[in-house]
Amino acid sequence: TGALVEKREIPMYYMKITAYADELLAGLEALPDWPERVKAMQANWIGKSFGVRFAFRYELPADQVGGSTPPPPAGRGAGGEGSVPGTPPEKGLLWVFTTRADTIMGVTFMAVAAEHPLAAHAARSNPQLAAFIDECKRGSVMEADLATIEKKGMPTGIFVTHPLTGDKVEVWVGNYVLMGYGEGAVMGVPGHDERDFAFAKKYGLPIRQVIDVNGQSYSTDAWQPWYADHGSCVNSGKYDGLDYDRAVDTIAADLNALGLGDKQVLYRLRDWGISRQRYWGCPIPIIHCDGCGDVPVPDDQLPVALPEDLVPDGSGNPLAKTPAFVECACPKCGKPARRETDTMDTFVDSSWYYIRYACADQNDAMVDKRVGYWLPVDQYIGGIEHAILHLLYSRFWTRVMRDLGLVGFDEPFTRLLTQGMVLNEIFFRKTDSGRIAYFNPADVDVKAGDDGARRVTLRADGQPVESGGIGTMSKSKNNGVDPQALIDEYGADTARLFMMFASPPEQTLEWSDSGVEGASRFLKRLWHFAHEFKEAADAGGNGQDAPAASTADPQLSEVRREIHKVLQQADYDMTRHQFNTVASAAMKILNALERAPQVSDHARHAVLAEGLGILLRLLAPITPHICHHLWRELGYGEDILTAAWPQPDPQALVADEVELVVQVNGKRRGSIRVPQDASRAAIESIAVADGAVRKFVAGQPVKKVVVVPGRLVNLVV
RNA sequence: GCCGGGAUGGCGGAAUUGGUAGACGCAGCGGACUCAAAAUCCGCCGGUGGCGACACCGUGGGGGUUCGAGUCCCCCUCCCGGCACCA
Repeated sequence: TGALVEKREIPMYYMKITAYADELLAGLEALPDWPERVKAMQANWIGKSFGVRFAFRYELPADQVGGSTPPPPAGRGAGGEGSVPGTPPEKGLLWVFTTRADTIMGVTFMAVAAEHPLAAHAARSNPQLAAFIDECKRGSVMEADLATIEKKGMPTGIFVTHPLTGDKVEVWVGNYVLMGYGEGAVMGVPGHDERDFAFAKKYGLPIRQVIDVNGQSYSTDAWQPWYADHGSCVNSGKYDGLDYDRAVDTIAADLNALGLGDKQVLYRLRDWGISRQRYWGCPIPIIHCDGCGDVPVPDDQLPVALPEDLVPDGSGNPLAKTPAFVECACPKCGKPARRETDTMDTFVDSSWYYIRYACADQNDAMVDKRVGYWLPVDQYIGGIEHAILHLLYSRFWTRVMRDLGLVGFDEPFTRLLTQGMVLNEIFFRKTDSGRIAYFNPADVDVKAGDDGARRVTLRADGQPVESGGIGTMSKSKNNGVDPQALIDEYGADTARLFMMFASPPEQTLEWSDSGVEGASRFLKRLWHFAHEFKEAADAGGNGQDAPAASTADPQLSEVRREIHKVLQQADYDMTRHQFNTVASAAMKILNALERAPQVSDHARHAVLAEGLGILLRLLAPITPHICHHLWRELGYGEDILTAAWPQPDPQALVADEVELVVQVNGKRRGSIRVPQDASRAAIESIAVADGAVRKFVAGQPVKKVVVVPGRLVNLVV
């Protein structure tokens, strides 16, 4: 994996996921059975953008190059060169990336990240700037925080030369510029970028309009959203009049001719830092030797085992404080050396555990041939919170294993179902020491007090607890629900039915156990109905043959039609994983069977036997225990798992007459019954003749008639 | 802030492609059975007006497209998930 893991700066190890950015993006198209929302999130996360990478020249006068501080290391792709005192003035290139090269003539300042070499350089002779840079570096690196912080900046006193105008432009340090994206430097075009506009207003920098959109009038007083739209160049010299595409092409060509840049594709995706300063996780198998450098732990010493006798004290990485773990011999020279104490992000393990499942007993290799039989995973199910990170890392990891010849497929998960989160109320108390203690909802009583206000107390001591609102069930908030309580009281099948019936799995759900009674009631009804049916039946008569098509009783035919209609819908719902309506279909079928007319003959028996057989098979995936038992007890077969999935009988679905809703001007005004094969003209005349309808037509001429076969007639007057 | 998703009766939810809004269930109300209760069974159950027939309103808010919008388009509000060291 040497080519795939890269060590950067001092403590971080990275996976080079960016090397697969394009393939990971393109691969989404080969996943038709993944939810669109997950693919959209991944595509945006990878964030492929087309733009221009180009450079501003700068020369640093010798008097700005001072001190004995060693030059900063060049950042990734950054053009800043180290200073060498005593040589002629510094020459360097400040590289930037932009998706809006058409606005290049509107550049009025430059902004670099606090970590940028140019910032470090300027800070050496400017303590105020050094303090600002420190402040920026201390701030959060989380994107969500960066996006909401106040945009601040400070000038460096360094000027760079605009490659096309030759103008001098001052370089600022901005707390909103990310070193990890692009070049760690951006061009400031306040005329057409909202963030730059605010920055320029705040620090009194010039704002220039260089894009015109349909001749709208431009003012530097306030930002207008259209300022960021594509348009045509103005106030841009030779580029005036060019539209976005032509301006970008021309400007990129000009920069290229100057040797100062060209078009470039950039990804938002960053490499994956896997170092963690934690005890749990896989140790990174590297030994640091003063003489030999960083040496991989030899195969015969793997795996590096975590010590099992240390007690974390809550500060720092406990491994680093365990000499028995750290101190070791260099595998190359045998001299004393230090073992790496960083462990891997747990996402590393979760990226391939499912592959290892196929050959968990394989002790001589990572995987073996059995992987080819079992993988890729046909149906993966996981929470929507994994839409990006886990699922993207797994797709990356699979490709790495493929390129190493370990697996023969690109994508780990063929079909994906992402559950919505289950939410529950959070209860807590602040302890004397100021920490927060969370209490499980099962241990809390919620009652209405005498004044009607809600009173929440801990059952153990009767004292109040506070509510922290509704949130995702989590270990840290202790607001999960153990289904065991439901299982103890109602049985596992009732617990399953209740949960499947509550909502479709992809949807967010606020937990409540009200309604579990209904699930229990339904299963009892099913049980009793099945046993009554069995007792009434002649011994040994319960086949699952379809009833004779000539079911004479029209009421029985209606029952059968209802059952097959419900089955048709449930069959579709099953394919789209809408299990709550499959459960509902089972209830509808039982309702229909209970309503079946009490005519005691073979036809009735056949309809009930068929309907019950359909019901049991529909319900078996949801409540396997009771369905398996009844299937066998009623003589349908030995094992419901081997039974075929029920199919609707097209014959049963045919009705002689259909009911059509009649609308006047789109409002429901009545309904009519027409023969199943009635012509459009016949339907129209029946509809117009309907009493309720006539009232609303009230003699007005009918301008238009819309007939939706099998559904409705709409008369437009 | 950015990306993705959501909002429908007292509650969970249904309505595949625009075509009867509220299926199915919970809770509630009324009734049967019972000495009584539980269990079970039957009926009612979006809002307003009306004795009623019925009418009008109604799918987070505002606008639009359409014969017809919960569904499509534009704008807005609130809620949930993710934002790279919780995993």
